[in-house]
Amino acid sequence: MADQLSQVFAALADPTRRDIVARLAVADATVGELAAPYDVTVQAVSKHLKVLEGSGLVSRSRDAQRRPCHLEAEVFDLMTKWIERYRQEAEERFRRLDALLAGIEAQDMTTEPQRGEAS
Amino acid sequence: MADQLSQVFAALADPTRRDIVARLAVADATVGELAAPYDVTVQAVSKHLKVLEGSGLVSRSRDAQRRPCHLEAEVFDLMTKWIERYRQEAEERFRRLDALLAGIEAQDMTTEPQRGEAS
DNA sequence: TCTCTTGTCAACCGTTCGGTTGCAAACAAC
DNA sequence: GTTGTTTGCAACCGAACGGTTGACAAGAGA
Repeated sequence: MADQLSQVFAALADPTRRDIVARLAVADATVGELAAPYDVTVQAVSKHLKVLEGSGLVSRSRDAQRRPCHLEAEVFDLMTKWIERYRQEAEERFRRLDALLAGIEAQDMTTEPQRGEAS
Repeated sequence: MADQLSQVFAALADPTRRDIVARLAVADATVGELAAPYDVTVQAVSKHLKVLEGSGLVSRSRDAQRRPCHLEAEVFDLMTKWIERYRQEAEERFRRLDALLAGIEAQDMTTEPQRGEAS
């Protein structure tokens, strides 16, 4: 089985599953309730829920023959942590590049005439 | 073609592609450089890069026959915005539920003896 | 020129994915 | 009991995915 990060990203790569997550953020719901708005079979939605459950984004309890679905929002942290790490790394690098360019520009101004101007 | 959000999530659902993004956060690189650490063909990595490019996460320039890859970190915002929205919604709902339960508990304490204690 | 490097494109292969249908289990309600 | 509702499971189908091989284009350099 794939690592959880891969599973969470894969789970959210499908618009129907993102919509399910969006609705579960508002309130818990059963499979049938979740399936109602879409024009696919309940079984298809059940499969989507299994994917979401496998990723840890959704948990399910038991109420007679009903299986209420609940959003587990903590899993979001997994993604945001990964994203933030590399966003910061990229931004840090961008800042360094910026400083480097500023340095070169400053050096150019002292050692040679600017390009594109009267030469 | 799928919406960009789906494409970005799908792109990051693959460990190899996440690793490529991680390395591009440190420095731009060519296809060959990116492919070197993995034991897959250069063609496979080229395909991964096409997926990343399609999602907007990576852009490519031209240097003779080389194609340097550059990380476009702004696309991360798309994801974090989506995630934050529903995380907040879920947390808000959790707070309301918490308040509701606290209210019920307070009411119980004034109207009937606590369960599990001396009856 | 001829050669080597870098990268893409096209075709193919096996697996996974999102959907379907059909069937059965579990349970409520009559 | 029987009936109806909710859900899960297995099999199947077509499309997409991740990988391969092979051929080819574009440049650098002898």
